[in-house]
Amino acid sequence: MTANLDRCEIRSVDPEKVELAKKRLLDDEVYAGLAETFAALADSNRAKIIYSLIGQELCVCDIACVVGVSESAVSQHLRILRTLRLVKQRKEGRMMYYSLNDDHIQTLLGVCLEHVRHG
Amino acid sequence: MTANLDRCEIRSVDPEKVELAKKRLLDDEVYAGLAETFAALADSNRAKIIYSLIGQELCVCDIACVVGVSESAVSQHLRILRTLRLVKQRKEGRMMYYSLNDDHIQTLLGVCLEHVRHG
DNA sequence: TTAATATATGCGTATTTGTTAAAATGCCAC
DNA sequence: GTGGCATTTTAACAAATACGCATATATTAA
Repeated sequence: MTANLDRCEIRSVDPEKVELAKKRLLDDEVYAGLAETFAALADSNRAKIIYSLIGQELCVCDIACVVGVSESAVSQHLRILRTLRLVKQRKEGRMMYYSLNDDHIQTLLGVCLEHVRHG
Repeated sequence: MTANLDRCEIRSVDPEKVELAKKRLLDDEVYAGLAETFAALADSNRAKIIYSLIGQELCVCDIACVVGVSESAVSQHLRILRTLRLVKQRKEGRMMYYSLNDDHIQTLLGVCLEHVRHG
């Protein structure tokens, strides 16, 4: 929307701040990536899945059991989390064990949990 | 889905782990809150808004200018972020200045950014 | 009145989760 | 090996709903 930009340059209250902020901006793909990752966490069941995986690995079947949804649904949730590298998998026989991919995830969940609980 | 639960108790591979994980589970509202908060971050423009607010406060007009969307759209995004206490506002005359509510937000964005960039 | 922001409403689109069924994959008995 | 069973994954489909934005109107302050 170039119209807005034009209008904005006129209307901006503090052009210096605006210029500075614009320079600091990252590539658009980065925000898209951030949004995509946050979106993967923006589901109750997926949040619950991740929470269940803190400190232990679980197979699909047991995750379904803990969270209380069908195995198919769990598998599809896990695919989303896997695609964004939030969880990793380990195959053992016909079982697939899932665990958190790294500490980022636990931190994200922990910080957000803190925010949700106490302002 | 009680049907799944029944089936699950039979099918669970490691009942002890499952029991343990179930006990550790939080109230459902917590996961809903987590999901809601993450959902607020799960939008490119909102992520960009938050990123713009790191280290400085900006008025609605300037945010619109930086991010490149209409002021109305920005205002609506800000309402979402405000509702979830991700940003706070300060009124000065007829201007409304927004800033990050606390360090949680910056941490969330920072950790997620790290994850998006390097695995 | 005008400026700055907020809210209401509507629209078109897109996305979402979950179910069912089928398909891979691996194990085991025989 | 073959057949059968268990575990997980994928595909296709449905319904619902959620989303972001624009337009217009309302609020609040100068």
